[in-house]
Order: sequence, then structure tokens, then C-alpha cells
Amino acid sequence: MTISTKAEEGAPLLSTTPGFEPDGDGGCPIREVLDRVGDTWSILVIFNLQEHPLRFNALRRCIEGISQRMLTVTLRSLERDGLVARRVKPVSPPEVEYSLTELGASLAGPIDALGSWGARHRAALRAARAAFDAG
Amino acid sequence: MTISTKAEEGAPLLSTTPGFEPDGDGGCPIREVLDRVGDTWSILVIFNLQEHPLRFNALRRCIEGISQRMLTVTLRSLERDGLVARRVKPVSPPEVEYSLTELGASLAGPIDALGSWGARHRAALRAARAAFDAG
DNA sequence: CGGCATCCCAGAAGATACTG
DNA sequence: CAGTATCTTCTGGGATGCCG
Repeated sequence: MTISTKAEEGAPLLSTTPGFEPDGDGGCPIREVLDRVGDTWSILVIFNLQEHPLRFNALRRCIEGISQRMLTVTLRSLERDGLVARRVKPVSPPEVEYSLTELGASLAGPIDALGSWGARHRAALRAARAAFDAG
Repeated sequence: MTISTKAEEGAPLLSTTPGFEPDGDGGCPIREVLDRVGDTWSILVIFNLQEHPLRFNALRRCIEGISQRMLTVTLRSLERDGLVARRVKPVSPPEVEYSLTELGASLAGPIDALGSWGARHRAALRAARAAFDAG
């Protein structure tokens, strides 16, 4: 696939849920969310942008294990959905700053809920897993 | 990979985040959550179990597009992490009922937050995408 | 009915090299 | 610095068949 910025004719680019409901809107809203941020990296990117905007490589350093390519792809996808804004400062060498849009910031709430749930139940999760693997 | 129920020696089974931080616990809790339910189907399964327990095929019918295999794999993973409980009624033909554990039910809150965010901003998401693709 | 095992493939993601 | 292009690798997941 040629990565086109303009994603001709509804190219998925990043899509988790199989292509059901072409664009009908009866489906459960969870699907809608997961289709947009349900991939491997999107949530982590949004999470790391909520404090303050970050430049490309700074963001990259925050998200351990993400490749340059995947960060680019993920950012494009988030930009496309209006969750992240991209701002280029016309200097040399170029500076590109990524920030959450208002829409993106509003998603940070639910994401934090997930995060704090994880923090609260981290021990329980590990215990459950250990018990299951032992038993 | 041979799918072993007992997952010898920490086999990922379903893992999104690459294998950093073997089991240190300094990482951000988001990673912890995503490692467990960050895959394609887990969230949808939990979401569909929150009303009431469901049997295998009933659950399958709720989640459009999921294959039998993936439902099995996903349920095992959730069971392993103590989010879903599996109850077999010893009748013939066998009845297997899946329900959320207390831990799983506690995760339904954050998931719902995501869902209602999706419901609220569905239009905005589509508008943003359309604008980006047009522009 | 509720699985597990096998085969197989598309698409996700890594590595590397090159540009404005 | 912030990408893009290309090539390759890896693995999620579909299809199918068999079993208790």
C-alpha cells in the first residue's frame, strides 16, 4: 500500500474491526472508538500527549518500543480523525509539534480511567494470571 | 505456537506491547491494561458480558465478525487474567456459560466511558475524517 | 454445543536506507 | 529533525476438520 496522506476512498489505514456496516450508524459505539484508537499505539500516543505537546522524537522516546514508521502512521491516523493536531514551525532543522485537539483531549478522560483502573488492579491481574498458570 | 492452556513460562498468548520490562513494575499502567485487553476482541467481549452472562454461541452472535477460534482464544486470555469466569454445566450437550468476574465488572466502567465518549463524538469523528480526506 | 489442532495468508509492524 | 520508501519478517486471525 502506498501511504497516501489523503487516504483515497476510505482506505482503512488502521482498522481493527473487520469491515462490517460499511457506514451505517446502527452499530455499538464501542466499535466506533475501537476502529479509531483500538490499534496497538494510538492510546499510548494520546496518553503521552495529554500533559503537553511534544515533538516527533520526544514523543518517540516516551513510547518505548514504537518504531519511527509506526509513530508516523499512528499520528497520521489520529490527525485524520481530528484527535491530534500537527503544527510545523518553519525553521531549520524543521520542528514539528503534536498536540491533542479538543476532541483528543476529551478522549484523554476515558483513557485515564483505563489507566487508573490498571494501576488499581495491577496486583490482582498478576495474581490471577499467576494462579491460572499454576493451576 | 502450540496453544497451551497453561501457557508455560509466561507465553504472551495475546500481547500487544512488545516485550519490554520483563516484569518490572515501573511502567505506565496503561501498558498493563493494553497488554491484557488491548487486542481486537477483548473489550467487545467484556462489553457484551456486562449485562448478563452468556453462553459461547450466544456471545458469538453478539460480536459480529468474530470467529469461533478468536472467541475461544480471547475468552481464555480473559479467563487467565481473572476478568471472565467460565462455568460448565454438566449436561448433554454441554452448556458453558461465561460471565464477568468482579474484577471484570470493575473494568466495565472505564469501557463504558469509552463507549459513551464514542456515542457523544461519533459525528465529530466522522466530520473530521471527511474533512481530512477532502482537504 | 463448545471446543482444539492444523494449515495458511493478509496485513501489521520492524529494519534499514535515503531525503528536504 | 522529521519524515518517506522499500524490503522483510512476524503474527493475528480465517477456514476447515475432528472430538467429547
